[in-house]
Amino acid sequence: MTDPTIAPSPSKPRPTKDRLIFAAANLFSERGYHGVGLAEILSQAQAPKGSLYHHFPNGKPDLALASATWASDQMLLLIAASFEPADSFTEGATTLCHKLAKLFDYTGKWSGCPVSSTLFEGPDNAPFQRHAAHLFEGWISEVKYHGQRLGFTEEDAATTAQSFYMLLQGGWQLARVRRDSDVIRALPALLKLGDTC
Amino acid sequence: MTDPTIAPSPSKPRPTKDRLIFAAANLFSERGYHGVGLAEILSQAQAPKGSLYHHFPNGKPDLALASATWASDQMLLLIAASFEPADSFTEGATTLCHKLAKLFDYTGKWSGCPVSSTLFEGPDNAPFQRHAAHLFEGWISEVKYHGQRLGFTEEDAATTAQSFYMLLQGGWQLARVRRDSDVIRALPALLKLGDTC
Amino acid sequence: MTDPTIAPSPSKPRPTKDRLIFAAANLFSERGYHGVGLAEILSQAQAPKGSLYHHFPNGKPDLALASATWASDQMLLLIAASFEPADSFTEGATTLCHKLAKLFDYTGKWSGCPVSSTLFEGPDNAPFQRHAAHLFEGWISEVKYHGQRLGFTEEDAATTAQSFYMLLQGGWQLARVRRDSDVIRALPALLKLGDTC
Amino acid sequence: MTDPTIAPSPSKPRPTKDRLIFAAANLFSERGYHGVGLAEILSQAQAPKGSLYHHFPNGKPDLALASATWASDQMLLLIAASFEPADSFTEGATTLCHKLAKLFDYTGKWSGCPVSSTLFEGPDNAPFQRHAAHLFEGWISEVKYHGQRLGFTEEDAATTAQSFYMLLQGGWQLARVRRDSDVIRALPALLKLGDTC
DNA sequence: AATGAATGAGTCTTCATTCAT
DNA sequence: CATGAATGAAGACTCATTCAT
Repeated sequence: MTDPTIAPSPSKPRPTKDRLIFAAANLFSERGYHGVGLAEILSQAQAPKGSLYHHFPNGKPDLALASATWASDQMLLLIAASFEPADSFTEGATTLCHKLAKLFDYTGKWSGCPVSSTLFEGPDNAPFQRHAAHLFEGWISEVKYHGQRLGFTEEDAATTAQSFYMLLQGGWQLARVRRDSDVIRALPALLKLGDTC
Repeated sequence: MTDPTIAPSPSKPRPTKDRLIFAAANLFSERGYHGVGLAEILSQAQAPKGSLYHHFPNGKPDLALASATWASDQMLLLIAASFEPADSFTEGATTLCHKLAKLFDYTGKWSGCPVSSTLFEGPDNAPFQRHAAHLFEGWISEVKYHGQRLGFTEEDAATTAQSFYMLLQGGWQLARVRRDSDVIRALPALLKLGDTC
Repeated sequence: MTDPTIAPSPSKPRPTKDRLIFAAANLFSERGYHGVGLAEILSQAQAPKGSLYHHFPNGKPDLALASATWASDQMLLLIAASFEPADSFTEGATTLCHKLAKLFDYTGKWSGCPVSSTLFEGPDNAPFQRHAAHLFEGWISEVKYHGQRLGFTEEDAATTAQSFYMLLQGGWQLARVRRDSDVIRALPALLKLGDTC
Repeated sequence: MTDPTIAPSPSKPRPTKDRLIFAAANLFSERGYHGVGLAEILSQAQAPKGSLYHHFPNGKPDLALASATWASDQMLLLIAASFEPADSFTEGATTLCHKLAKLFDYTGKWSGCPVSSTLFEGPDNAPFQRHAAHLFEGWISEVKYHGQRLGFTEEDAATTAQSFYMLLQGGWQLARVRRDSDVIRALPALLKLGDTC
């Protein structure tokens, strides 16, 4: 999951803070909050040892929150990019799933959902769990917004968005465990949609 | 998730190995493989430090594998107990979801899926991922078996079982993040079932 | 350094105690007293875990003393076998060095002197050091005995035996570090011998 | 074996790294690589636990390599200090042996050769053995250099240096086991020297 | 005479963090 | 703003030994 929003340019290399967030997001997705040490993040980000506490005064938890937020924003962009050009909810969902599946195939990494990998097992449970909830509700309401835009009633849109979210999370996990991206491509067919969309 | 298969009796207390597995399964479910230290498992199991390597020569990974297997078996029992007395797939699924939801309400713990929490972020990736795949396929095929028994064709049973599995995993995660067991109770209604069941 | 004194026969396999001594002597020679764990000795000797304290009630130190003694006896046999058929001290010394060098070439193991490897770094210094002294004096006096038998005065024999012993130990160590058995073969030429022998 | 090269001054105390090397060299010499725990080294060096891996990222093996190198350098200084003012090889060798013998008498410690004690039984055999070989060849060539300077042909110098080295190692070991420094003082008389030196 | 389960002190190492510069 | 040396608590794991059988 590269970052299209921050364009690296020869004259102005991506700043240290962004490199830290990017490295942390990738590593936490693969092995979870406690599975990755700061040393590894620092080395992958090519950041000097002491610089972490400059950008993230509270240390690892701060970095985890920031990297989960960044990864969540990437997902929101992906959702928007998939549903905006679509003429029906099914089409949007299908595009999203195919993009996601391709990501697995290209990177070959089979990382987990960056938000849950990062925040579900953090040390200070309450703030992490609240932040994860906030981010996930953002995903669901983004999907719901497109559902309404594409003709669902608010209630149908809410139900469908949440249902799609759960299938996506469960499917992501099953794809990961099977190393098979087709699981994700098959998700839209499982949605129980009304006749209109 | 208590253990109905091993009945503690005054004359024969639960042996050390079982106490280790039980404690590990609970702690890993809550905070993940890397989030729990052996010291905590040992103290919760009231087991002496050195005894772990007697029962699990390969240490923490061995214990994680055993505890995930045990927790998976508990889930298989729960699936069987829910579907066996049922007259339709929907009824079985509903019972299962209600039992699961009650578990969250009673324990108040909001643990994650014991298998994914334990095995997804383990150190030795390949064996852990393979074992998780094996256990999850067991869940799916158990549900599929009941689907066929209750009238589905094999193909429909397979699709429905996998779909139900994904909704369950995604729903479990959403319930956890929202601290709301109703998310799970609402799952059966989201299944796209044929008319016959 | 196999054991010619204990002939293994199909009907009567080498007893556990001997297997333990043999395995310990080999392993201690290679990596020293503290460098080898009982688990490895037990497994190499194919001896059950608890049997060690039957044969060696004081545990590892007992086993170390026994294995050093056994290895020292092997060396005494080698000295005798080399000097007894010899017509001069030089001839005996040359035979001994060649046999020793061949041992390195055949086994390919480059172990250290079994006595010093085992006893110099033991835990309870005094008894270990005294035992090592006792064993080494045995080597020296065996060589001295053959020196006198082959024509040296007692004084010359004593000096030559001790000198040969030191060259042997120093040469063994240099051969080990260079992985070159010729160092040992060259030792006899370095002895400062009187004209008569 | 104190360190004459690093003069402790009130304004600038010997840095942590040097204290670690010094403590490790002493302890390894006495009880071997595996016979000394890091805890003891740390406490003797008055260094905090975590600082070891700051100075020696590879931990105990790194420290062992560094301490053996330092101890070897001390020996090279001792060789130079003994042979440089000498008018003959015998005189240099005698001075060296007497200095060494005094060291045993003064310290009362009967340590082993710091290089072989430290490196012969290390865990990662190959690098340790290669480093020991490198250090020992340094000793031998230093002696050989003085041999040539004092009139030996290159060949005689090489033979004598190696012979002296082996007597020194063997004598060191015998002195240690007998607790008798006179063994070392007697070494020069055992050298088989040509008439010229 | 022989065994293997059980033990807790000890091993080396990595951790996230703080500090002086 | 930025750095890398320094820290001690905690990490997983191995050790030689004891004990009941």
